[in-house]
Amino acid sequence: MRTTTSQAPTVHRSATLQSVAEATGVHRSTVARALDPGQSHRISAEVVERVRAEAQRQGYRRDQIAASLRTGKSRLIGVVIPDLANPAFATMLAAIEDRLAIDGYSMLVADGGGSSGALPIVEELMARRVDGLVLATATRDDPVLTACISAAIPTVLVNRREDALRVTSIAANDVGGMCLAVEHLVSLGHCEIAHVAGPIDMSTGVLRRRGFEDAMRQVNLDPSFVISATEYSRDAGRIAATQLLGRWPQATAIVAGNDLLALGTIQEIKHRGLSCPDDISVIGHNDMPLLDMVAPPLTTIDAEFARMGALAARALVAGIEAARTEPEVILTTPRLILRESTAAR
Amino acid sequence: MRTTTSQAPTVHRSATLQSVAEATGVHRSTVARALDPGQSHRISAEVVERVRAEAQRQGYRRDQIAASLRTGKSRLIGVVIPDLANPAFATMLAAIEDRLAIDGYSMLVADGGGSSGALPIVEELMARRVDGLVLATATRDDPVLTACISAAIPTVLVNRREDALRVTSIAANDVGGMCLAVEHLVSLGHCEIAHVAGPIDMSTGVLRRRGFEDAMRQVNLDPSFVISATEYSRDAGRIAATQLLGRWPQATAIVAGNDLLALGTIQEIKHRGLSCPDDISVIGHNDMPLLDMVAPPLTTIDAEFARMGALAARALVAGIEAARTEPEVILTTPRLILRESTAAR
DNA sequence: GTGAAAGCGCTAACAT
DNA sequence: ATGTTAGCGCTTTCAC
Repeated sequence: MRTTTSQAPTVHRSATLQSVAEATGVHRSTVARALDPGQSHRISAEVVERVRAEAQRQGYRRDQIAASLRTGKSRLIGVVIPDLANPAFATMLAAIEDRLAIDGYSMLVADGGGSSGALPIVEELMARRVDGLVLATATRDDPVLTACISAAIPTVLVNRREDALRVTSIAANDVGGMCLAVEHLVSLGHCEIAHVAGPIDMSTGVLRRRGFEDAMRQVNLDPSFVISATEYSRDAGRIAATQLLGRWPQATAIVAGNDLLALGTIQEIKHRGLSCPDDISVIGHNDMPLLDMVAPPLTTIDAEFARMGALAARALVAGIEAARTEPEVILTTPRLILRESTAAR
Repeated sequence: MRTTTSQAPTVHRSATLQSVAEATGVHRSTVARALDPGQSHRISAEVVERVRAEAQRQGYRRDQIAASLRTGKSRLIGVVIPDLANPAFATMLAAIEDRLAIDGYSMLVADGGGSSGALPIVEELMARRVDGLVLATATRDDPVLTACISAAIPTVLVNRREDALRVTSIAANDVGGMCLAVEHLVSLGHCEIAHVAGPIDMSTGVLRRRGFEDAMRQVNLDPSFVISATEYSRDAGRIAATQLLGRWPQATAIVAGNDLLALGTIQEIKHRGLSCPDDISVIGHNDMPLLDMVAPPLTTIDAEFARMGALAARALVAGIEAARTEPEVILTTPRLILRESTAAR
């Protein structure tokens, strides 16, 4: 507490344009103009100065809610993530936030992984009049996307493709990534290569599976050793690996639909008294944090989640601020991250 | 514009109370009441039904921005996280979101780790008229907290204590956690125990350091083998460990200020051709995801980030909705998670 | 260069 | 049981 005569901002019942105007002896709209960098040049320097001083003294901050109501722009972006607790998405979220902040947007974050689906969540975001939406929920439930489109709200998809091209989507080149994985294993001498795929109701799950099958055919290998996990998690990976190893004990290499599935697969391999990579090579997808320190350090495909997040934010803001933008599919180029979970046959 | 009689929602220029009222032939306020479950009983069932049908037909959704302006409540909570990309905070964020959603609040997420400090971020959140603030930024920069208090906005601190008790804070019992760590190492026969502490400008950094020193004194061991890292990261952990091992090569055990520091420490140990835990035991703090699969699986103190997040959200909402709540310090009870990075001397 | 006035869509106190 | 009215704090068009 200061007892001096100073000008500590008085923030009691918050300051408004009106309160600043009264204290300065000018009209509210004059205050608004004086405080707006884009308009203050139309106001006499002397008034601008007095207004600024008084605004500062009162601790005035423009009420974004009132401004939004008036202008119809909230400068708010809704971001729906399939699993907030997943470190890979944390990376993406950080990148989205970073980029949005640069453009002066704030981020309303919701977890779309709940039981009731993403639709109620998106509706809540719409009620809040978000200017745009980033959907990273990979489940291919079109009602959500349809709702966004019919409400005419700018939307981009991340980590998921929308080939109908109704909205722009940012994703890793899943097919290319699986090629990389298969080629790597083939170069190591593997022939019996299996796939623990992601859930079939997710865009990434089916795309990577297809990529795996294509890549296998291209090198004249049998692409049919595939089990789909029920969700992207270590447990689901372990369960899928159990089935897979039961059915095809001859497999010498497994490419997993994502890193968590790969980790679960490795657990199951160890559990059977086998070794990764000595008995079975495993390769993941996404390059989530900490993979370089797990045992064995996981060879994986870098899906560039951070970059995807930044690209998504950029594309979305562009779509909001431009009158019209054509939807497009932006694919990031996956890279093989070579670590120690894969070995020569 | 539709000329047919059908009822596909027309979401052209979005529906308002007014538009529904006109189509129904009643007054806006009647529509408002009919649509509010808490008031619809005051309206004749017949009107309620007609209004509901028309609202549905138009795809009406209450404009939360307009409602906020009118009521002064935004049902928005600002959440400031020190490092969004950190998996431990992802866990916490998920828990906060989960709890807030139950109470009907949405979450505005910002990363407070930027160079300019958290103050501008919090000011932006205030301009958006958030109903409350969760601050997980552990840096002890009081200007932020002072701003929150003088703006009279309900605030809770997570993973950080505020002993002045101006606001409620939720944190792990850092001192207790360090006791657990030290006791565990002592029971394993270690005497030369060192500490890679967190940054000195963070509440957790100094608290855990103090906890370490207290615990060491309690068992009559020398508490002075301490190096503070410059930030919570693997790199900083590795650098601190380098110094520490240079100065006190006799150390047989290291307790780290958090898991990332522990991981960095282990890297440095390996780099020197030593083994963890055979030569040096290491223990972390927080129990972030994936620690059970790193090499060696990291023994750590579970700080219950998810629980802290849920508690914080609950306390905040209580503070918003109750007329008055006394600030308190809620401490979670840390547990030792025994894995394989610690071994008998 | 500044003022006046009209809302944005909603809620709530006050009628009837 | 329903209608009227008065704003919330801001932006913006139109005057002077």
